[in-house]
Amino acid sequence: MYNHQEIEKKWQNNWRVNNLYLTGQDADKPKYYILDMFPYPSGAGLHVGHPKGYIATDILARMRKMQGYNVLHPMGFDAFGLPAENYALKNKVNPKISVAESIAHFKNQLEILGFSYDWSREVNTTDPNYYKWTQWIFLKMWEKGLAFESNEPINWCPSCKTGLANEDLEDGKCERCGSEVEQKPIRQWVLKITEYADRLLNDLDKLVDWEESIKEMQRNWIGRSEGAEAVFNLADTKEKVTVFTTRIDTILGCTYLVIAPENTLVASLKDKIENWAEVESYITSLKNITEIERTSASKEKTGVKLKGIKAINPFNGEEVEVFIADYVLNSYGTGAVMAVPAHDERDYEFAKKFGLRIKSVVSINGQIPFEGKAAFTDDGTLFNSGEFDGLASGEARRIMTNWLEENKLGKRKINYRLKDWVFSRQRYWGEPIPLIHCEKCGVVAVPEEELPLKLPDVESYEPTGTGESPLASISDWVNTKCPKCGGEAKRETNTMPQWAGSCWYYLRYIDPKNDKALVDSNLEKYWSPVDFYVGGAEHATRHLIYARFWHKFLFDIGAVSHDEPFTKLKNVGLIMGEDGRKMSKRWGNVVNPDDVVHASGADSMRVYEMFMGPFEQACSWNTSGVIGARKFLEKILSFAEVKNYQENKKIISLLHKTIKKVTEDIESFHLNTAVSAMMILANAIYDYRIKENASPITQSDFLDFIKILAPFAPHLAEEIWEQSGNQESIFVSLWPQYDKDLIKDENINLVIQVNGKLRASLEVAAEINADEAFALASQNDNVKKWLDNQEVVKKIFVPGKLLNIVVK
RNA sequence: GCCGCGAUGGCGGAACUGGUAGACGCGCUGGACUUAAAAUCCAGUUGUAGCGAUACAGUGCGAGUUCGAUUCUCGCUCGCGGCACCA
Repeated sequence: MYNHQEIEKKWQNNWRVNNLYLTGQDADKPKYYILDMFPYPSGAGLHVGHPKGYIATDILARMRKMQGYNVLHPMGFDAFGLPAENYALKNKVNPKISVAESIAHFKNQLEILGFSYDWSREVNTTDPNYYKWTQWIFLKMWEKGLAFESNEPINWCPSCKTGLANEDLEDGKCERCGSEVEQKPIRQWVLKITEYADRLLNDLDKLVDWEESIKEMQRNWIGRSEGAEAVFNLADTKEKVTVFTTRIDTILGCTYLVIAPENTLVASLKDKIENWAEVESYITSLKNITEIERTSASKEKTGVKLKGIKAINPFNGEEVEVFIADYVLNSYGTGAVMAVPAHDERDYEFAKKFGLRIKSVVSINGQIPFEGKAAFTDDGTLFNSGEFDGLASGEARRIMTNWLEENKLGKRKINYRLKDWVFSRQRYWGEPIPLIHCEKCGVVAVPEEELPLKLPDVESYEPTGTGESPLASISDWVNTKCPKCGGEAKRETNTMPQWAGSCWYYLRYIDPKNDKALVDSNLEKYWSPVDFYVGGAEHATRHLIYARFWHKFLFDIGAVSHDEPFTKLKNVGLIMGEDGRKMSKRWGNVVNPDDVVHASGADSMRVYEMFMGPFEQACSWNTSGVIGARKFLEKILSFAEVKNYQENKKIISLLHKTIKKVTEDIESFHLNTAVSAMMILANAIYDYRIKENASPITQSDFLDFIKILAPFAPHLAEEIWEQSGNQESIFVSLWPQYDKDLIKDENINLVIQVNGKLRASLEVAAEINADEAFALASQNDNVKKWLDNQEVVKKIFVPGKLLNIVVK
C-alpha cells in the first residue's frame, strides 16, 4: 500500500527533470542562504549519521522556499588532502580517479535521500577552476605579508611524511594516522593567523546566533592572555632574558628564572655556564622523550641549574639563579619564565624539589594562605614589595607594568596560545603553492593570468620524507622561468593543506562559474553572509577558525562585504551505533543509509532521524525507531481519502496549533518536537476516523497538514498532493498560515491545588475568573475533603491555568 | 587543574517566561484477528498500597527561596566535550 521505492524514485526523477531546486532568482524576494559543511568523500561512503545535518537543513530550506524566499542551498565536495591521498596510495590508484569514484558514490547516496540541493552549483575543491581562486587568495595573502617562509621546527608526522599545523594534532598525535608527531625543522610556508587573533576572538561576541560551546572552544583555542614582558639582565654578560608573565605583581617574589632547554639563549651562554657538560647532557636526554610525555602535568619536573649565571631582577636589582627545566615551553611566550614559588604551583613544586628559596609577596587580610604547604595563587595585597606594598594585585599589575615601560625594562604584552598556521604539506594531493624561487629576485608570485597553476601528473605520488613533496621530482614542472627577470627559476613544490579549499567554498556557491573574479560583488552582496550553517562540532577549532580568518582577510582587501561569513551556526550531534559506540568498521556497528532507504524509505529515515532527539545532541541509532516513523507516514497516507466530512472544532484548532508549532520548531531547529506535534495531530485525526467513521477535517485542511509535513517527508507529500489533483509540485505552493482565533481554546483544564498539591482538574471556560473558579472548586468532592474545617489563608489564581488554595 | 554542557520511566526523549512531570516514539504486558506466526488493530504501562475512588513517594545528591521548583539560588556527585606544566 505504501510503496516507498516507487514513490521516491518517481519524485526524485520528477524534481530532476523539472529542475525544481534551481536557486531562486526573483529580484523582489528575500534571500536565504542555508549551508551544510560539505563532505570529504571517502571510499567508505556515508553512514546514517552523516545525513542527519543535511536532512535538517533540507527541511529548513524547503520551508523557506515555500515561504517565498530565494533559497541558496548547495552542496559540493572537499577532496584535497591526506585522507584521499592515503586512500589512493593504499589502493594503488591515482587520487584523481579514486576521488572521482568516491564523489560519485557519495552523490548517489545523497540523491536517494531526496535533498533539494541545487546541483548546478556543485563545487569541487580539486577542480582547477576552483583552486585557481584558492591559489589567488594565497597570493593576495603573500602580497600582504601574511604568508611567509619559515624554518622553525614544526610538527612532523613520520608516517604521513609531512609537516602539520597545530590544528592537525589530537593529543599530540597526527589526527589522520595517530602517529606520534616529532618536532622537526623544515622549510615551510606559514600563514599569520595570529595577526587576526584579536579580531577572531573579539568578533565571537558579535556571533549571537552561534552556539556558546563552539565560541568557547574557539576562545580556548585562541587562548589570549594579557600580561607583561620583563627584562632580566644577566650579571657579568651583555645578555638578557626576557620573561612573559601574567602576574607581574608577584615579581618581587621571584627567586629564580627558568629558561626552556631548547631556547637558543642557552647555547649562546655556553662559555659562561660552568657546568656545560651537565647542561648539554640534560638537553640531549630530553630529546629521547616525546613532547606529550614531557609536557604532561602529572610528570615530575626536572631541570638543571646554569652554574655561573645570575639574573638581575629589574625591580630591585636582586640577583637570582637561572635554571633550564622541562616544564617551560620554548614555543609559548618568550620561552623563559620568572619563577615565583610562593604564588605559582609549578614553581612551588620545582622549588620544593630543588630546595630553592620561597618568598611570599601577596597576602590576604594580612594572612598568607597555605604558607609552607602550597602556593597561594589568588590575587591579594602586596607586601615585601618595596614601594608597591599595600597595592591590590590588579592595581599592582597596572602600575608595575607602567613602571617597566617607563624604565624601558619591559612592556605590556598579550600572548596567544594560537600559533601561526603551518600551511605547506610535503605531499602530492593538494593545491600547488603558486610561488617561484628565483636566485636573483627571490620569491616571485606566479602571475595571476597563469592561474590556475595546475597540479601536474606524476608517476609516483608517494611522499618522499625528505621535506620536499613528490612534485620536486618532476623537473620539467619544477624548472621554470622567473616571471620577473626571465632567468632560470624553480617552482615551489609544497602543496596546501586539506583545509585550504574549505576556507572559502561558501563564496563559490554564490557564483560557481566565475573565472574573472573570486565572486561577483553584486551577487556576493545579495547572498552573503550565510544565514544558517550546519556541521559537526569537530570543526570548531579547524575549519571554522580558518574560514573566519580567510573571510576577514577577504573583507580587508574588499573582496567580500561582511567581516563574518556565517551568521548562525548549529552543530549536529553524532549518531552512535546501536551499541552506543561511535559508528565504525572496527565495532561492526555501521548502519548504511542505502539499506534503510531500501527497506523503509528515505522519508521514514528522514522523519526518524529528526525525531530521535534534540538536533545538537548525540544519540544512538535504533532500528525499530525507523519503523515507528514509517507507521506514522502510513497513517497519514491512509487519510488521503477524505470521506464523510464532519466538522470538529477541537481537531481544526489542533491543526492550527500544529502549523504554528511546526513552523516555529523548524525555525529554531527543534525538529524532534515538530515531528511529535505532527504525530499528535495524526493520532487525533486517526482516532476520530475510527470512532466516528468520518473525517474531522476538510480536504483543504488536510492538504495544509501535508504541506507542513512536506519538508520532512517530501516524496510522500508530493504523492498525496498530486493524488489530490494538484498539477504543480507541493514545493511551489505557499506555506500555510495558522489562524490566531482558531488556536484559542474555549474550554481549558483548570488545575485546582490545595497547598500546592494537585487535588482536581476541572474543565471550565477559558475566561473564568478567580471567584468563579473558587466557587466551582469548592463544589468538587475531592477539593471539599481537603478544605474541610480548614481556614483558607490565600488563593492564588493563574488565569487559564490554575487555582491554588492555601489553607492553614 | 581551568572553561563549557548535561543528568527526567525499561529505552530515546517532552514540559512555553516557576504552574497537571513523563507528551510523542520504541519496548514490554494483556486481548482481538489467525490452524499458527508475522503484520495489523484494541487496552494498559513511573513506583508503592488499594477492586476502586484515591493516597503517598518521585526529575543525580543535600540545602534554600516560593502558595507552588525538572525549571531559580548555594553546596556536592557522576558523565560528556574543549583547553592544559600556556607562566
